Amino acid sequence: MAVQLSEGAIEGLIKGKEVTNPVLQLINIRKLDSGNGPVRFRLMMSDGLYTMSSFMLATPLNSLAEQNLVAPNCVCLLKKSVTNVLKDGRTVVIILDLEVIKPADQVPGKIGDPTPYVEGQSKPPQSAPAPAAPAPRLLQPQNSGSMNRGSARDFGKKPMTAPSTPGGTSKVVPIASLNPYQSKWTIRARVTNKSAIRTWSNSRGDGKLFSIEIVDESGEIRVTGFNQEVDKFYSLIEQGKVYYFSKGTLKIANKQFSSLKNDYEMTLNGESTIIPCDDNHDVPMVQCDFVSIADLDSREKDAILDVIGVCKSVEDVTRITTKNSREVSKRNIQLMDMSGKIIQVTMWGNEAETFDGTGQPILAIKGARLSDFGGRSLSTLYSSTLMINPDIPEAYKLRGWYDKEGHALDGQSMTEMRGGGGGGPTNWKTLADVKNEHLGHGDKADYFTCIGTIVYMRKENCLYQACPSKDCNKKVVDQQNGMFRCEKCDKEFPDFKYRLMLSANIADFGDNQWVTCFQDSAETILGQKSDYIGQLKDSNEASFDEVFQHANFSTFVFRNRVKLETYNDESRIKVTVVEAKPVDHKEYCKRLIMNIRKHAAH
DNA sequence: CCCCCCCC
Repeated sequence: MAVQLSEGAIEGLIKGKEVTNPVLQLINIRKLDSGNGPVRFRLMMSDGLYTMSSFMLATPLNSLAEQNLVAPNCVCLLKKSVTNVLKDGRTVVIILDLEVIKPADQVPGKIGDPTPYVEGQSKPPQSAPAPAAPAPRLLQPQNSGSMNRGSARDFGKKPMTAPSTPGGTSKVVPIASLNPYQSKWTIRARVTNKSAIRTWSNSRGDGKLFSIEIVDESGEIRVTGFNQEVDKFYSLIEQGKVYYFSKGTLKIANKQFSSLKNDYEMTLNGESTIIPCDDNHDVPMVQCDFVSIADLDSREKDAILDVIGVCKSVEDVTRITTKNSREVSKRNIQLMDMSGKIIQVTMWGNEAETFDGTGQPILAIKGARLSDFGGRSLSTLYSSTLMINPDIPEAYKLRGWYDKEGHALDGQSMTEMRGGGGGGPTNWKTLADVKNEHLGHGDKADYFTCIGTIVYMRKENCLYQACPSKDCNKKVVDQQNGMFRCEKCDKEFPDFKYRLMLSANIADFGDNQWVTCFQDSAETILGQKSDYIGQLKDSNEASFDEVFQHANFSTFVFRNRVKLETYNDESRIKVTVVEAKPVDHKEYCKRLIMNIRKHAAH
């Protein structure tokens, strides 16, 4: 089946013309370096006439690229994009929604015969010089983008109307369409949470700030105001009310501190305006993405998430003294939901003191922090929103269930109040999980444990000559005179010790991964000591090979460290084995059975 | 530009 590319579409996009649903072929895709935030991709696309490499895949579509759904050769329908001319004159097209209409594996070869289009030019080669086109405004929001894999956006099925705004400068756009590459916009949103004013003082300076969370039918975003903006806006903003927000600085959100479903957050700046909006009945109140209490044991520790449950029991308020010798009130409650599971929730300060659990109310919490205390427990944060008997369908459903049958259940607590056991739980992952969950992409390394089978080992360079002195494993330099020099010890030795640094490919049922094994784990895998392996290498190559043949296809439990490493613009995941140990089959089977039960329960 | 969020 032939697919027709939209010839001339790229020229149109560059000139800022409105191009209706162009069909383009992906030529290549490159991952851009990222900090904490979502990974961005730069795409080279072809319309059959030109190729242009300044296409950026914006979040949340980047997850599709991570899953290789957007792969070289595939043909895409560009459903929503924004063209921007950067300060340096380059044109960037930000892709906000696309659909793969022909997967890469169904495309026999190149469809078009594209002429290279040089990045950095803001116009096609043939056209006469013209001033850089202004970026077009966003088109109408698409609430039903087929590739939007973000959380369900159930609020408001109808497209948002675009009334003229108080300032009259720009169209009202949905929160979900905000991005750092567009500066002229207005959103209409309800304030669902408003913080107190906080001050800070550190090496970089001091100041004050506040933050709010705002929501519209397309999504939500956190907004922070500093210093002058605190004076300008803080008293104006009331929790629960709707405002027009115009202009602000968008930056990548640090997910560590927020449960909001937006990859960006906003900082108010000198250009920002916030104007009350009275006609606000169609703007949703809050947006929650409730996690079933039973599922909390499969979530990462420290995750910030939303829960809803019946307040089954309430403990008394206590006063505790923190490590910094501050005194604070604390109250534990037990929440149960329709999974029949119970979790302990700790609330603090004023919330703890004023909480009234009589009548076993429904409590919804947006943005609670998951702790591993007692297995699993929750704690509220300053930024958490607590809602008692909220006017939402989930609450009515829970109320009905609890009054009818739930009240008779004892329930099963996720929070074990005895002992605990140190060391923390093992972070079991499949190799596919490691990739899909972007382990190692954060600031610090991630650790995970997996079952893996050695499928390949690089014999070459698996041994190195190391300094013979105790605790110094530095590589020595062969002086070619029978002596070996260690730079670290600044000494020459008549001998060296062999140490292992083994590069191996391990596989589980779903994926494989290159890993690096140092001395101890490599010895475990090879089943021999490094000095013996070194001896074989020097004297008996057949036996040396045999060690590897024997070790190949053996299976171990690997504890690993994973971190994204960047070498000149090229980022890749590096996995280092911290420990390799034999499989405890009894324990392994127990865990498999547990997993089967967990999945069967859904 | 903050990012503190407590205790067992």
